[in-house]
Amino acid sequence: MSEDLPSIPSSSTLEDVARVAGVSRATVSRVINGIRNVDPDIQEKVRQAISVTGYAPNRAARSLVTRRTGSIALVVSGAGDEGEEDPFPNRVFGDPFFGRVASGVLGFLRPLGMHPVLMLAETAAAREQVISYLRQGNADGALLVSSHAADPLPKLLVDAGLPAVLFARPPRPIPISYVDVAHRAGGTLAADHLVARGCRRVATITGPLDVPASQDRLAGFQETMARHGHPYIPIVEGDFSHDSGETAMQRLMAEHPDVDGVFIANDLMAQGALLVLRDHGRRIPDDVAVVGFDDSSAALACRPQLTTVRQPMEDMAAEMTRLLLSHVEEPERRVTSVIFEPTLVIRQSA
Amino acid sequence: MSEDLPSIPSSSTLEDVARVAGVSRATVSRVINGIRNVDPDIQEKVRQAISVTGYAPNRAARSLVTRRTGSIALVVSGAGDEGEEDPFPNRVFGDPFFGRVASGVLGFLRPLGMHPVLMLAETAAAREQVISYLRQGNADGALLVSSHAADPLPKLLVDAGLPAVLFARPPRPIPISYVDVAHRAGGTLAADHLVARGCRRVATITGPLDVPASQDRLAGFQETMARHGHPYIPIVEGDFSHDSGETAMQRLMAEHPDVDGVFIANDLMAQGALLVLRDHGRRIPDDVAVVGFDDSSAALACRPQLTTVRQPMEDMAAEMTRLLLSHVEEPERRVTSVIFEPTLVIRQSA
DNA sequence: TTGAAAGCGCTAACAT
DNA sequence: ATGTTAGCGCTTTCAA
Repeated sequence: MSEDLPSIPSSSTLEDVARVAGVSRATVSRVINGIRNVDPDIQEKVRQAISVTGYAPNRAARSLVTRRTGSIALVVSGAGDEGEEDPFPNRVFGDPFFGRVASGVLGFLRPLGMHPVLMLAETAAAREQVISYLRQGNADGALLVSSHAADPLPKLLVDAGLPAVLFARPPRPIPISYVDVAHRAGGTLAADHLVARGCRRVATITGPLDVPASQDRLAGFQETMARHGHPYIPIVEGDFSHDSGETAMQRLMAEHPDVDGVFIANDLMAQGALLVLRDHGRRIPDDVAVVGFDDSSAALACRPQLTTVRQPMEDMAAEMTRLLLSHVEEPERRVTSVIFEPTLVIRQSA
Repeated sequence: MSEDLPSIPSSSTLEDVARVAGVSRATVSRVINGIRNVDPDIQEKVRQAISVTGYAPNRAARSLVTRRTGSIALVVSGAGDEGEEDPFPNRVFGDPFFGRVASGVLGFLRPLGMHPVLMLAETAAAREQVISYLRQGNADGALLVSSHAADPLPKLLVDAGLPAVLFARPPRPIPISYVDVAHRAGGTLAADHLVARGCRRVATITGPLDVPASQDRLAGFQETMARHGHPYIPIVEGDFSHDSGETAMQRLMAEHPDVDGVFIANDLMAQGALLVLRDHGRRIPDDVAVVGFDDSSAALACRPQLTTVRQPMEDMAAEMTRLLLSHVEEPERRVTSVIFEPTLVIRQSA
């Protein structure tokens, strides 16, 4: 066994393989890149030579001539101003949201032997870094997950002519591909469920209202409640954080102590809100029914477990990746958006 | 302004810059790489030429000759067998633990203009992919965060002669650098605090006992409790998950309903345990004091907020990165381990 | 201090 | 169907 192992790993080149197989470099290259028109016998000889030499293609050399890196960036971005440059931007990854997106991206890329480069772009300097990183050919394109509405990065990417796909619809239309979920339909799902449960005094805690997703979830919810005969419902705005869920629910309890159903625009806020409801002696779902949004890991960490509107984030992330690769492949391809349907996951909270 | 912008981005080469500056490629290269022995006037001329041409060095070309990629892999690894290859390994990132590590790595790398490639290695196939990815020169080395004790990847990396650094001490000694926290000292911190609070019937929920970290936290805790006159304390083993925290605490309540203090080996389990204590009508910290471990985001999501043993994970991750880069720089450098001291963060739960 | 020239390992015309 | 050849853009001796 051990005599096949080259003592210096990763040293052999196409040239070596060609010599061992008794063919030219071009032929070896053809075999490796799966180009037809190669005699099966020779193919076999080449394969053997490859395994004998322990050959592994050199990425830099290939990349230099193909002008492709075969890798993409996964950029987690915000709108942070010049201000304080937190060297440890903990929250981004702390958010259970990110986990499912990353999983979807990795799941799609893995069979292709690709892996994303992880970048953060919370400051203007970091955004510049992303652009120049791509321009230097470190990656062929970018997947962008923005946490804030006013993120300037999408436009920067478009202006630089770099392939990119967003995880959510940008607040103002720009010519860039994206995937998203039908937020409005999600709001409808929540409203229908609360009404069907018999809730009569329903309220909602929204996400930051400058984010399209928040607006749409709210619009779908309001619209549907109105259709069910509840044109006016209490609204408290949150910011998608656990804490803001607590604060918002606190306010709701103070102003509308008689609510019997709440739609909360994401699971993390719902988790916080649940704690407050419990402190106020409300039984869930009997006194107050709660519906969240996302179906992130937070939904399972809630007690009782959260009934929630599920975004198929892994599928969305996979599709986002597929879109990006097709843009890389075919730069003239026109901008596309793909919208996924949410579903209601019923657990104990409503 | 706009006339400086080249219409085709990323197109200019060293050659172009040299022509514009009226010098040779070699000189431009020297300026870019900060090599001295270049006439200041020429340096200035070159710099101007660079900005005029909008030049950005081509990574593949540089990498081909330097035999360095200037990037590293961040590998999240487990011990998963061939079995079910979960295409969406949600949990890994869901764990608030990962967030702080990633932040530390990114924080260290960013000033260097580097960004990690994110890889998952839960299956044998995926581990092979990691090895060949590195061997192909896609990255110069690997940072390894293992979730399971029996992870075979560290040894694979060592055997392949690839630079790597682990986030935690491997269960069996292998010649590889790592960073870790003094788990034992952490257990001591927790014990001292519970005793100082006046707890007299103390128990602990441990992590999986095949993991060195779990063993050490327990050992430090037991040892210190013994020193305080409590040689025997109830022990329940968990697996670091939220759910297992609930289950373990449920069992503790059944078998030792009179406990007044619990040390729980990570925050996620503590979060679950807190819910159970609440269900059993225990007031925290008056009836039962709870100390967690990690100081992850879960500690802040607890109600009451968790008193916990803090690992300086960002610092550890930064150091891990620094170690890896020094191994890449100097392959003969000898294996090193760096151990960090934990601290007690006192909040409301104890 | 600067320039000329030789590759790094690979792919892709082009020729055979 | 296979081989020959010309670079891709950069760094790095070696000369001058």
